[in-house]
Amino acid sequence: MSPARPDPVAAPVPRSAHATIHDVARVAGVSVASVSRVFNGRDHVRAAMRTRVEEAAAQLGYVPHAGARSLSMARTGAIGVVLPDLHGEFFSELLRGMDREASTRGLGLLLTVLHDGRGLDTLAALRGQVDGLVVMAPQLDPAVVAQHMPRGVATVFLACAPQDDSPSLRIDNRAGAAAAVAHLAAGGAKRIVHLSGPAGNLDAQERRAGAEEAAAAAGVTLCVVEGDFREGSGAVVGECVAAGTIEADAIFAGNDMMAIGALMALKRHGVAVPEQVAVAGFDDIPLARLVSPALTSVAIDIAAMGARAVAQLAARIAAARDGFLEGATGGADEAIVPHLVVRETTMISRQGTGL
Amino acid sequence: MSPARPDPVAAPVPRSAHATIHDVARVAGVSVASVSRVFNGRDHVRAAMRTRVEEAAAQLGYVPHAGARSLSMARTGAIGVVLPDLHGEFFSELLRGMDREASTRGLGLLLTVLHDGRGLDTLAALRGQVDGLVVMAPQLDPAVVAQHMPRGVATVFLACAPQDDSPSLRIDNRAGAAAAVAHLAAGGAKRIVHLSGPAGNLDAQERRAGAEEAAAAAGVTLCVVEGDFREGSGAVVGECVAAGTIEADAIFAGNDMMAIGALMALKRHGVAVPEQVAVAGFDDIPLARLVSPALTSVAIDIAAMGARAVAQLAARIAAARDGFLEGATGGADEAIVPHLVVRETTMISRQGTGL
DNA sequence: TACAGGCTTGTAACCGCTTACAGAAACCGC
DNA sequence: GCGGTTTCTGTAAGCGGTTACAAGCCTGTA
Repeated sequence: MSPARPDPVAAPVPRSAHATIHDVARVAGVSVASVSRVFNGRDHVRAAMRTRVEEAAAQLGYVPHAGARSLSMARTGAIGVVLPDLHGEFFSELLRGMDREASTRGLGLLLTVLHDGRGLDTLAALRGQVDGLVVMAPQLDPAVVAQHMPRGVATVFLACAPQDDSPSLRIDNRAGAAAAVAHLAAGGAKRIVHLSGPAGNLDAQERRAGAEEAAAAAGVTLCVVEGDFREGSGAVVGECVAAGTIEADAIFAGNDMMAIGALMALKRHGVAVPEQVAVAGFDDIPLARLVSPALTSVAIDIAAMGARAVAQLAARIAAARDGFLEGATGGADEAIVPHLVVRETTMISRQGTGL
Repeated sequence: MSPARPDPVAAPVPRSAHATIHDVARVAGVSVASVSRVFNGRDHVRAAMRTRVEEAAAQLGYVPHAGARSLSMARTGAIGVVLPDLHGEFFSELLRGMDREASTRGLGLLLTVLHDGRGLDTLAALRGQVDGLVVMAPQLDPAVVAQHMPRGVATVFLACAPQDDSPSLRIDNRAGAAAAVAHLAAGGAKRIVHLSGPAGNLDAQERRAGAEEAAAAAGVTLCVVEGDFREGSGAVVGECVAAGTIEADAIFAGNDMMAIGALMALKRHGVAVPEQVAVAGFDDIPLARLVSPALTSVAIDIAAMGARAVAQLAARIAAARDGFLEGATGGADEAIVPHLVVRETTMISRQGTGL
């Protein structure tokens, strides 16, 4: 024998980068197929081999390469989340909910933000990088969005106009608005002014319709003023009500910022809330409970909505994988039903007036 | 000639799934290499071929497969963002900033949330799915984190204890807290209570240290109470101060949510802010200027911090690609210096008492 | 007309992993 | 000791791209 025996398997200097499955196979003295089997469980592998491979892998610090794996398995383990340029808590709550659901399924979230429609062209490039897509693009024309979508990638739409071949998840704005108006009416309001959002906005339209239905059902007067979802337009209506230009004993605003604008204006003019005029909003933003008097609002469980979207997408991905794909498994649209959170601005003590 | 000429290239029913580069090559009657060249620009390609390929691609609705591409190019175009289970605006602002920077560089953000340390093991699995990592894990032991990191993946740490071989980006909590306490003292406060974050949290520790230094320097009393960074613990301290259990003329909270909790409790009990008790927070969340009285706070440009982290990571990735890798290009640590935003909760009119 | 040399284009070898298939080994009862 | 199973294990062909290399096509010039 030669004095200095060279290792049969020449010490395979693990490149400072990363060991591959071949390195592990070589060190363990087995084939790559076996290494793969050990790492993926499932198949029949003898215990001796398993430990050999595991030791080699540990020694080399081997971690499978996710990209390569996803290429051969046609599964990435990630879902794309496409959102408008959102600020604040809505955004974080939505992502929190999505993550909650995704992480239990071992999925990652790949974020794509649409800045004013730019970024749409990056959508198609997501093919091969995600298993599916949750798309929220309320401000965009659904047709345009659909056109930019990579085909054959499962998709769920969030708070968008209904799509043809993909399920969508909506907020039941109608029910929420109806609940708010019914509550105001039950508290004794007779003349409600509804400060709506911009006419072109889908949410605004639905909230208005819900308010009108509930008002009719309760037999109270509802007058609609169009606002812009911002504090300023609430202030204007608040001024009018305070001045008597608009005669009303309750204001239902299409969102909380407008409600707060109105509330502040009423306070400035010495109008008692809720005794003289009750106020309610929509969204239940965190600020709603911090203003004083605290604002009654229609709350949406945003995190739950995000979670639901991911769950639905996961189901769709699974279905596609099992061959139920090609066409209309589609229409399983769902609506999230919001609930009313009653606070000081509608806690009326003038009993006996209402129902 | 035969009456019904069969297309030389038999109509290649494009599988409803997705066309590959081979399909395009076949339809265009060229090789895959040429298709690849057309799609990646760069190389010399004759105009005629370019249009042929482009037409075929359009006809088939071909989009390159990101996974396959990243495998052969060793570049994924995504960076992993590892964050603790965050709530609220901090989270969304941070992501907004990261996205701003990432999208200009054509990078995607792959989100991974660490729920109490679970999820750490998924980190290594990110190899091959991302080009680099931004890690924020202030509540975790740096050594443990390092152990779970995939080797050879560029990393930047955010608001963590300094790491050996990766640059980190910190908030200068000490300076920020010191500024707040100095301001309170200058306004006449003599007995300040500092409501700190959880003891295990690095940010909380540093803020506390800064507060103590400044208090000592200004010669005022500082009493520390441990909170949990949430509104509730602020409320508790607010109650105590209102009840006189804790004697104090100023509260400096380790973050804004606790400060707001305290503020609301004080208001409920009729304690005048800032006349009787001044209040200051940390973070300057958007809510801070909307509560009344508006909250004085230490502001961090969170979005900028996120953007900076991504920029730094991008630089590191580029360096690694160019071969400057292997070891200590590391230590380029940076600290973000926050600034004090003075609002109503510390605008004290009892002149003459203080400095 | 022949030939050097620059553009284009095609062939085929990867990137790192999974997996169908077939061959080897181990086990069984006779 | 032997054929028939059953249980491992290895070989090699993809997954869908990129790209080094070589071959083919032009062109201009001698």
